[in-house]
Amino acid sequence: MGSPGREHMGCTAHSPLYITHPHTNPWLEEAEDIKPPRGLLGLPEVSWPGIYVPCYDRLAMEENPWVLGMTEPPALAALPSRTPEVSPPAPSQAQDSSSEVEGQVEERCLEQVRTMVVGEVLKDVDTACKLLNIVPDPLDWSCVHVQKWLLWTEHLYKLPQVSTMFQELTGRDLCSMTEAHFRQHSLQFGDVLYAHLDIWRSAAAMKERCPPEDSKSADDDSWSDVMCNYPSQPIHLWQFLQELLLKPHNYSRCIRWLNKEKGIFKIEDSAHVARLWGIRKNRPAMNYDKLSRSIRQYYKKGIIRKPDVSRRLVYQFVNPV
DNA sequence: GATGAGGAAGAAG
DNA sequence: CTTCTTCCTCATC
Repeated sequence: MGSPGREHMGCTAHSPLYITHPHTNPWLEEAEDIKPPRGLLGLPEVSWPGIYVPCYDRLAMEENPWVLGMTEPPALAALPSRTPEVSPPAPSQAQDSSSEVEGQVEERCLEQVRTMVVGEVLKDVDTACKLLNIVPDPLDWSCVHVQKWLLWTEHLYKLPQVSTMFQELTGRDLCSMTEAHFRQHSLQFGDVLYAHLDIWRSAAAMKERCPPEDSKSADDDSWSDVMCNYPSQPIHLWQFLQELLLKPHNYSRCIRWLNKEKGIFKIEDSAHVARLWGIRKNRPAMNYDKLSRSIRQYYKKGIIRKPDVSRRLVYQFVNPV
């Protein structure tokens, strides 16, 4: 059978133009009725030398795989306030020394939170890099990388289409833009994009300053891994699925192991997994129907099969990791 | 309606 | 040639 519906597209579905064209970008259809986050920069910020972090609970949006694994909002909520109006008063000299101790405890506490947040930021940038197949430093992004990052940011913050407003820009172009420039491109969401880019730039700057050992997290993620991976070979679907499965912290809501030893996994949110795969492959029209067809191609190849007891959305790697 | 299986054709590398 | 992607029909849950 032919594919009569394919010729209607004005340009090839594989060209970058396709994903950025306002009338042919299926990513953007869903976003229309979604209320985007507003005034990211208007919220209290936590900042310290070397890294700027906008209020994180703002980033921890529901249904957001990348952010789901990020710093818990309470971490910042628990941050001791340093403003005089909420600090306990010090009416006597005797209390001064205890305030000093409190101050030191506070400082240590702050340092711990700082370290934790920085670690989380680096880890999450790392995860996004793998997902999008882009390098972590925005300065090194090509136009295609920029578009991928923009699509990702749209997805992350549920923004309406903004990528179309930043066409033909490289990462270096993007980094040279001020917040005002961002607002010129997108009056409503320029600040969100600017803040998000700033996180990435800060993360890249942090990484440059710190030796890899210092910021290596306890799990298998590391910046050097990412650097070694890029530019990487085109990823296979089964590899991508394994990537997601290896990060239950981030993706267990959409895909998880039922029996890791046997390689049996379940796709919990088929639309979400398909969307992630689409982002990774730059295929905005990806859906579970197509993704599952690709999975079924693996039956013959002996890479993936249905488990002995077949269940909906449950598959099994023939050779478990 | 969502999912599953698989045929067919085409794109991309 | 391989690996999807896209579209399709039919079956099953």
